[in-house]
Amino acid sequence: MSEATPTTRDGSASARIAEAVRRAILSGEYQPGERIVQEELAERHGGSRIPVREALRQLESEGLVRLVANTGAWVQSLTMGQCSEVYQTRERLEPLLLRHSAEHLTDEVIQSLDGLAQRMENSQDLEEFLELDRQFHFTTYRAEGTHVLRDLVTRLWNTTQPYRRAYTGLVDAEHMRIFHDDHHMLVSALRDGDMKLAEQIVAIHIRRTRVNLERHPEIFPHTTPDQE
Amino acid sequence: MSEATPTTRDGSASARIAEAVRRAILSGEYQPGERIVQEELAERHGGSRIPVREALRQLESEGLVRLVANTGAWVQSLTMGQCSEVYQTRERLEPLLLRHSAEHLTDEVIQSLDGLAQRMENSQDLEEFLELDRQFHFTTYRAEGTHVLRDLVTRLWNTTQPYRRAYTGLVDAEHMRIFHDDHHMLVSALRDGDMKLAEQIVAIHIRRTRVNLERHPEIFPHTTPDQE
DNA sequence: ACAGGTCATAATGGATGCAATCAGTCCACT
DNA sequence: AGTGGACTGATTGCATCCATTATGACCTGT
Repeated sequence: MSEATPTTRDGSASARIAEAVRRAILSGEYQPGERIVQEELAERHGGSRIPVREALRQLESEGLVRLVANTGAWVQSLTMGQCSEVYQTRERLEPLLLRHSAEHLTDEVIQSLDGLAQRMENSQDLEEFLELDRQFHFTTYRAEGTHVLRDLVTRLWNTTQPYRRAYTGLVDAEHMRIFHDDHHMLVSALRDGDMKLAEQIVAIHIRRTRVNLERHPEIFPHTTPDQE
Repeated sequence: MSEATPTTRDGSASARIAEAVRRAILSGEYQPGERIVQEELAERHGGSRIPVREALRQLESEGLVRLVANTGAWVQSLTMGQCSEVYQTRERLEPLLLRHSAEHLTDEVIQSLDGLAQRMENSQDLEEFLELDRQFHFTTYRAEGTHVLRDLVTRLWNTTQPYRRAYTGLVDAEHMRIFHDDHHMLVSALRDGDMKLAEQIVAIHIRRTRVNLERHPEIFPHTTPDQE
């Protein structure tokens, strides 16, 4: 947005554009199903369409964008089934990632987790809430040297972010209470060094969210039957 | 062999080139750490560098290629730790994928699994063996409508293929016997409809392979310490 | 009025050409 | 002889231009 500087200096333009579009999708600025026009992006970033196209290819591989040859690009939209699949995948992977992170969860880190959980309870803004939630969980995923798994989990979060946003907007007080309790229980388990319990809590937390999501099919527009 | 590609269905040049390079990496024609020159690829496919660059971006996102700005592209090489990580991920995901595939595993499919397992035991050629192994497992991953998880697993297989090749080349007769037994046990469990057991077998099968891989650090050259 | 077909517009896909950057080599200097 | 720096060849990054394709409007015919 404020990146109007036409510097050819730092990293490549395609990387910058990919980053910008990714952020726009995650922030809700672009919504699932929305058309992405190459030239518009090129103009916005002060370049030609070449780096834009490379960025879109990359985002397609990340699952954030859908490309159709000779036709165009759209922000990827998921069916409820696909979204559920991602959550089932997360349910299996994030406990594993948490386990690998165990040794890096110092008292200091756990302290900041406590702070994040508190701020979430006080948060009134949807976007802030989503950001805090993400920060909270990824703070527990500190595994160093293991980039593969964390990058994978990051992508899974990214592709489902629009639906997490939509769902969070209409969750009731009771479920929100449970949501926060999960977080506090997770912090307690980590503080006690009970990783076995911590893994279970994460898995249940993700599963609970998935089940709740599946109760809101209205979040997933069934407009595009052919989704590849 | 035609089922192993997660690419889009369009026939654009960049998709074709990505497919070709992917296949070259999986077949061992390109080896980890090997330099990839854009112009060479462009010439080989009778085009310009533009689609080549898009293909490389895509392959980078898939974890098969490593790009460095203004410098070049290399076939991605993994450390033993990263490879192990992928196997741990597979150990969690493939049982889940298998479970989702249960309803599609008809008698006919199980019959073909039996055939594949047999052909593997008789196979003397390394490349054929690898291909049959891949076909065997992906034949069990028939989940329809669930493309997310299967594509993910496909990518995990792809990124570790070179090391699977290197390892398979120096496995002894005893381990090979166990390897085949796993396959036969899996077919039996599927034939009995005992999905719980089948999931366990797959998990153990993957774990066993990982542990064996970790006994062969010589497969992983430690030449590139800075791996992003 | 509706169905079918034709054409114009717009957006994408790709080729060529030029500027920027990196790697290796050679040379000067200590 | 070893070290540091400039130069050159090679390669990547990007912009401009042209070809191709899809989409939607318009028109014609029934």
